[in-house]
Parts: sequence; structure tokens; C-alpha cells
Amino acid sequence: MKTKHYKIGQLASLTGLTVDTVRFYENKGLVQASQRSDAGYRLFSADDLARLQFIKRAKAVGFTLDEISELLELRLHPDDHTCEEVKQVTARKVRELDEKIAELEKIRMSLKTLHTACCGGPESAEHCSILQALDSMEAS
Amino acid sequence: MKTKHYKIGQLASLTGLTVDTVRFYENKGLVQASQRSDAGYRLFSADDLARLQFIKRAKAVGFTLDEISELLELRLHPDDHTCEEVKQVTARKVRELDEKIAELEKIRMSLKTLHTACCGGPESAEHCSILQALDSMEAS
DNA sequence: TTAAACCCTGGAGTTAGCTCCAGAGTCAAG
DNA sequence: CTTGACTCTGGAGCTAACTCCAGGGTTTAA
Repeated sequence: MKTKHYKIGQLASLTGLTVDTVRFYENKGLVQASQRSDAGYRLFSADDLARLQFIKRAKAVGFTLDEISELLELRLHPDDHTCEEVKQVTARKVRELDEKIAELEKIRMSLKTLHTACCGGPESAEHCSILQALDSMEAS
Repeated sequence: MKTKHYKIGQLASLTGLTVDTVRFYENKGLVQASQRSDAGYRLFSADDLARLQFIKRAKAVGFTLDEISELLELRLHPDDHTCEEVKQVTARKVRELDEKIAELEKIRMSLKTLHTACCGGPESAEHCSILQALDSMEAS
């Protein structure tokens, strides 16, 4: 009953990461090859594969690698933690996203205002309202 | 009729930038002290001040320093350029912002779904739906 | 006159998340 | 047996926009 092992390249193509990225994650402590071959090659288990897939999905929903470390700890020892703890992590992240979106929307509004005020015609930009606005705006 | 000059520290407090930042901008070619004193101190003119304020405002509406270089070129030689050219820069930027906002909102939605599915109670996270979802989601 | 506050240069360090490289060893197919 | 694909380590480089530092010189106010 020898378990299946993956070399780093196989793991990379299974997860869609590059080998460099996998090694980088190992370096950051996000994942650890469960064994090494005689020649020193990393050998990953199915668990390691699942872990990397977890990382990939967490990244896709906007977590940073540091936050993913936190989630991995919760995932690895779920009975030492409560649902509440896990939920706090996502709550924080949703709040952050809300703030970032609001900020970008504010910027977008300002820019759109500048943009629609400009005639956009083929004449010289000497009296271009965008440049004028940027010259006389209130500094934020 | 000697014109007013600002040393870098004065300029910094007038614009709300740090002296390091002003020097950094000079290095990047965004601004140039119009003169140097005998001791080699940078001396900035009112035009330089206006230019820095322009930079600050453009940054506030989301332009990168490279894009600001482009805008400064347009501003400095407005009659060599058309309104259309200027408007293209803002149009591009609004599009970029739209994309970034859409992306963040997609992420926010996914995360919010995970978040609301979790009971958040004080029980063990062993069956936490957030962790389960991250374990079984489609990789994006 | 002396101490604080200012200014100079050049270069290194920061954050996040990779990406690439050299130089060397290993493995698999034909 | 050779060739090409794979793997290893350690470290450098990338982007953006700063930020900080050492080790000097200058100005100004008391």
C-alpha cells in the first residue's frame, strides 16, 4: 500500500502553478513536501496536492498569502478552532473589499467627471478642461 | 523683481509631500528644480510648485506616475496636442477602473457567499462550511 | 559661537508575489 | 551511452512608489 507521490513538475501541472511558485510557497511555509527521494527530489502526497488546491482557491477569492497561512492553520486543526473564528477571517476580508471598492468608485467618479467635461475634439489642448481641472482642483 | 523660491522642505510642506518624495519625483523626471543655490540646494519656482500640485491631484484620481508623466507632457505643450489625445488618457483609465472594480466585486460576491453560508457559532470548525467550500470549490 | 534644523548624494530596503538564472545533479527513452 | 527533460540550491531581479540611511555640508536663531 505505497501511496502515490508527485514530483514537483507533476504537482505543478495538476494545480496550474509553476514549479517556481510551488517552491516559493514551500519557502513561505504554506506547503511542505511530505518526503524527499534519495536524490533529494521533493515528493508530494495527495494531501499536499489538496493543500495547494486550497491555496489556489483561496487566492482566487482574494486572500493574501498571509491570510491563507491563517486559513491553512484553521483547516489543519479545525477542532481546535470555532466556526466563529473562521467567519471572522472572511468578515474582515469582505470589509476590506468593500472599502477598496468604495475607494475605487470614488476615484472613478472624479475621473468620469473630468472625462465627460472634455469636448474631446481635434482642437488644441490649450483650453482642455481636463488639464484645467487638474490645475485648479482641490488637493485631496 | 526677483521671483520667489522654495527650498525643498518648504515645497514639501506646501504640497504635503515629503522631501524624499520630491527628490524621488525629480529622479523620475516628473519635476526639475529650476535652479540650485550656491551650496547646491534645490530652488523651486512657483511653476514647480504648481507642477507638483498637479501631480498630487492626478495621483488622487488614480493615475500612475508613468501616466502622470504623459499628462505633464500634454500640460506643458498643450498646443502640440489635441483634446482628443487628452481625453483618450482618461478614457483608458476609466476603463481600467471599471475592470478592476468588476473584478473586486466578483471576488466580493464569492466571498460573501462563503461567509453567509457559515453558521459562525462557537462550535468546532470541523464542519465549517467556509473551509469545506474552499476544499471543494472549482479552481478558477 | 554653537546647536538645531536644514540640505546634499548615492544607494539600500520595503511590500507582495512571484520569476528567472547559473551551475550542478538525476532520470528516462531510444 | 547519450541526449534531453527534469530537479536541486541560493540568490538576484521584477513592479510601484516610495522610505530610510550614512556621512557629509549649510543656515539660522539664540
